[in-house]
Formats: sequence, structure tokens, C-alpha cells
Amino acid sequence: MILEVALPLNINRNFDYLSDFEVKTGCRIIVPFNNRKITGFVVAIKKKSDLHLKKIYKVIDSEPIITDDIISLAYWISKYYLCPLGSALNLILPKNVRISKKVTGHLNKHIKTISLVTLTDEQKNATERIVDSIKNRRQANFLLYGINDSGKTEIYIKAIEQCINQGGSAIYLVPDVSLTNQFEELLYDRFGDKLGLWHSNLSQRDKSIFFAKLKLGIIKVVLGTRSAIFLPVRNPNLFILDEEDDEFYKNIQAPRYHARDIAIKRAEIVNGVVVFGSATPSIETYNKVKHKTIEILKLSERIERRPLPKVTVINLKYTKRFAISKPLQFAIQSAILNKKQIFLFINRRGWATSVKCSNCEQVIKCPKCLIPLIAHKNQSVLLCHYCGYKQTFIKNCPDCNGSIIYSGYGTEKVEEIVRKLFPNTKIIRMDSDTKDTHLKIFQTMKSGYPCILIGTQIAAKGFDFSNITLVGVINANSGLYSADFRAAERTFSILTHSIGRCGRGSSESQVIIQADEPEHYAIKHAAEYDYEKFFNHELEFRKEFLWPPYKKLINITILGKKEKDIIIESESIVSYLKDEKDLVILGPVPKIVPFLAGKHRWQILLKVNENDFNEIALKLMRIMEAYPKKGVNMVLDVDPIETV
DNA sequence: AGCACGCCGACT
DNA sequence: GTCGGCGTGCTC
Repeated sequence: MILEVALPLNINRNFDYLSDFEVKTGCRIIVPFNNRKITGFVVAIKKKSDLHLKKIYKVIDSEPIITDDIISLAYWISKYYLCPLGSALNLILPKNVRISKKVTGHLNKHIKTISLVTLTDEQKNATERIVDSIKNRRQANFLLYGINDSGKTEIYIKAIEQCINQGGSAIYLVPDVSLTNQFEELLYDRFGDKLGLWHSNLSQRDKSIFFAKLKLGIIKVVLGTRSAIFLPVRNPNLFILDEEDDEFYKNIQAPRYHARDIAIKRAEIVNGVVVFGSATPSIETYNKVKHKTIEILKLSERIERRPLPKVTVINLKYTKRFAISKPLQFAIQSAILNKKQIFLFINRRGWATSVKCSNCEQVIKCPKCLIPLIAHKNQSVLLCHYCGYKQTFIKNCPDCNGSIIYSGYGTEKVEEIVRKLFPNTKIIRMDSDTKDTHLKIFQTMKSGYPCILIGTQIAAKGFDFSNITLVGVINANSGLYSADFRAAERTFSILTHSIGRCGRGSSESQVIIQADEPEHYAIKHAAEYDYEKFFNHELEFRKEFLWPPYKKLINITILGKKEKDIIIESESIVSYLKDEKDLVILGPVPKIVPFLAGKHRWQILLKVNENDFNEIALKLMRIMEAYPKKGVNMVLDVDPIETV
């Protein structure tokens, strides 16, 4: 028989082979290729082929390891994200995964079949809508739009139960590995051995056991990070993305897929149901709600009708010299007296976020990537947050010998200030520099011991500590100075998450937001708990400046050793594209990190009409074929998450 | 992606 | 003379 085989190579084409053995599509085989042996997937069985073909060496799987829906998904990924089919297939079956012969960890755990939680009317209605679609095998996309603590998880579980009862499988995604650990216990109680855990930190052995269980049909629910969306579960029928607006769902290496869009596509292929959950939906998703391609299910009540914390915004203009304004200081004091916990959110790690010469005003930058360095006092270094470059503290400017000024607040400096203000209180700092102690921090916070937690996004997302009654945001504007068009969306989301850290217990709670510019709509609407108003304002901005969802973005990066070469190359790419009507071309300009790992980096940002996407994509594919060429390479990012 | 083939510089 | 640099092209 003649087999069409997809190979995990950087070639955008399949190859045909002869086989003496019976093989099914979706199986892996080993084939000769250019004097090498490589493993490929059979994607089709053919009647004839023009060329004289080589014979395959070996069949690895007797039964298909990937299903047809995944093969069509791989074709779509390759076409949409402009990457070779081979690399799309690599996503689907990670390299070197062998399927274990033995299955371990079969514990026959007792499963709680009856939920003890009483659902609110809103929860009941949402559950009904989702379960109905699963029952009737009606393709549907839902947004479970609920404030923090509104009981989304219980609805996910009900949907999964329905899916399994019908002989289907569910994939449940969370943004990162630490969250899989948090949900694992909860889901294991309900689904026992039917639950499988999948993320990139699993060992080779864990992965092979996972695949063996999948193949035997033991696993019916997968809890995992973004790559789990591709897993070849049996009869996939339900795809859940919790915190759908989280940027971890976008793969930052090629193929640069977004798990949210993959979920929608895969559900479309298998006629399944998608459930997104968020308290702060992405603009893209909420826009789809407005255009009725996603049905919204609202959960507006908090569990046990806990009151929302009172939010106060303080203008930093009048308290400029203090990281902690007087009202925040008093609030901390009073919370400490009441033996409560306090969370202070600050967006930057390190001590001083600005290192500058007082004389010539130059900012001290990383010699490797030209990004401003951040001072870290604990390690006494100036650190580059992009590439990890380190150098010792300096007192004088390397160029003019003027004295260096260290300013701006990072977590370390806020910690220092708070320690001075509250010398007798337990103070904990949590950011990516304190990674090793996260579990300990978690336990302390869970115990309810009175303390002040100072942290970055890592602390602001996800954790549920009931004794926090005060949240302080050091400067809500800090994220808004970025040139990226998503700055406001990110700020609204992180503020809402920070606010959500308190008021989870029975006591009254409050939030104090300090801001340079308190009238900014992202801050104002976050403080008012008004997503709808924020969305409408943000949509106006996106419309006026032609950002998504009004235009699709494709980011082209041109990189190479000689800056002159990449400028010439960038300009020739622009000249290929400049006659396309309705195409907005921004650049070429140097990227915000203009030099990294020995290479200069420039970018061209395209704003494309939805309807023209296929045509432009085709044109870009043709341009791509010429790369890499003498010292210059070109990288494409469809729907980039960052545009600077 | 890899690997071969091929055409130019600098070296035991 | 040849060893090896990496530009170009091909792989069922």
C-alpha cells in the first residue's frame, strides 16, 4: 500500500512511501529519508503516486495513536500559524514519548458521586445550558463569566460528569503548572483514576504512563496546561479553559498557537463543547459574545453572598514621596491590630527599577540586549530581566563619572520600606526571586497567621486565602506606560485579580489602590467592578487605532548578525507587501529588545483585515520560503500577544 | 531540519 | 597541494 507520511521536519510537504504491511492513518512508522531514519505519521492511504517510492522500515503502532480530528487540526495549525506541518505534528506527539507497557498508580479510589454543594440559580442555569449542549451533541462555545469566587469549578465538574457519562472525554486547561497542582486534588476526589495530569514538567516516565492510560481508555479527564489541548483522548467532547484571558495560553515559541483558538477549532472538528471561564474575559472573547459566536453565562453572586470589598483609589500626586501612602499605612496598621493578613501588590521585582546617571541622564542598560537594568539589593547586582545578565552595583557613570541615582519601587524596596514602618510584623515577599520558598509562603498564608505579603503577579493570581482583609496596590499605573496595545487590558485584569485576593472570608475587607493617574479607565472601572464599561471603552480605543478585534495582527521579526543586512531585508519585505490594499504596515523598526544572543532584531507589524488573512498568509508563506538566507532569518507570529 | 555537494581562503 | 569554511539544494 502507498502511504502519505508527515515528517517532523521543517518542510511544508508530505512524502509518500510503500508499505508491505497493513497500516492505518494516525499510526507512527519509521522511514528512510535522505540517508536517515525518521519517525513520521501516516496521514493518508493513497491509491497511486507519481514517483518511485522507498519502502518503510517499520510500523511502530498497530492502532492509531492520533485520531483524525488531530490530523486535520495539525493541517489547520500549519496553515493558520504559518508553520510547517511537521512542527504542528510535533506539538501533538511530543518527541521521544514511548508508550509504557505497564500501567501503574491504579488505586481504585472511592469517588464522591454526590456533590454536597448547593448550586445557586445562576449556577443551575449555566450548568443546564452546558449539559444540554453536551447531551444533544450540539457544537457550542460558552463563556462562564463570573467574578472571583463565584463557583465556576462546580459547573466545570458537572459538565465533565455529563461528558463522561456519555462515553466522551474532557480536557480541562489551567494557565500554569502550579494551578494544575491546586486543582488536582479536587478533581481526583470526583474522578479518581479517570483523571490524568499533563504538563511540560512531567518526567519522561510520567508521560509514557499517561499515554498508556490514554490508549487503554482509562483517562477520561485531562487536567493540564496549554499543550494538553492536543492530547488524543477518546471521543473528545468538552474543552474547558479556566482563566481564558491568561496570556500563558499563547505559545511563545513556534508554532505560536493560542490554546483558546485551538480549543474552538478542535471543538468545531469534533462537534464538541467549549467552556471558557473568566472574571475578566479577554477583549477577543467578549467581542465574540457580542457577535453571538460565544454564549455568555453570568455568575454575578459570590459564594455565600460574601460582600465585595470596598475599593478606594488614592492619587499618588499628593503622596508622591511615599511608596505607602498614609491612608494605606493606617489601613495596614488596623488590619494588623485585628490579626488579619495583608496583601500588597507591586508589579516589578527587584529593588530600584531605574538606574540612571545624574549628570548625563543616561539609563544604565544591559550590554547584551540593551534593556534597562534593575537593581537587586539582596544579591547586590544590576540584573537584566530579559536575558539574566548580571553586573555589580556602580556608584559612578561609566561614561561621564557622574553619580548614579537609584530610583523606582520594586518588591525588594517596598519590603524594605514596610519593614521599617512595621518592625514587629511578619513580612513575606513573593516574586520569581523567592521561588524556592513558595510552598512555605503558601502554608503560612493558609494558616491565617497575621502578616504582610508583598508580591508580584505570582502572588496576585489564583491563591485563595481567607484571612486577607486588606489589599494594597502600590502603583496601579505602572503597567500602563508600556507601548503595548494590551496595556489597559492587562492592568484591568491584574487589578481585578488583586482585588479578588481579599474578602474570601467572613470578615469585612477593603482595597486601597494607589495610582499616578486614578482617572485612567482601566483603573476607574476595575475599582468600580465594572467590566462592561471597561470593555466598551477599550473597544472604542481598539476601533480607533485599528487593533484586534478590528484587525488581525501578524508580527514579522527579522534577525541577523549585521544590522545593515536586516534593515535591507526588512525593507525588501515591506516593498513586497506595500501594494496590498487595506493592509496596514507598521515598521520596520528595532524591537524593544533590539539585540539579543548576538543578533540584531527588527520587526514589521501587519494589521490585516479578517477577510484578507488567507491571501496575506499565502504571500507571507512564499516570502518565508527564501529564509533563512545569508545571515538573516525571518520569524512570523500570528495573533501576537506582545507587539513591542 | 539535516546532510551532501561545491567552490574559495590559510595551513600542517 | 588539502583541510574546512558555510552557501545551496534536496530529501518520497
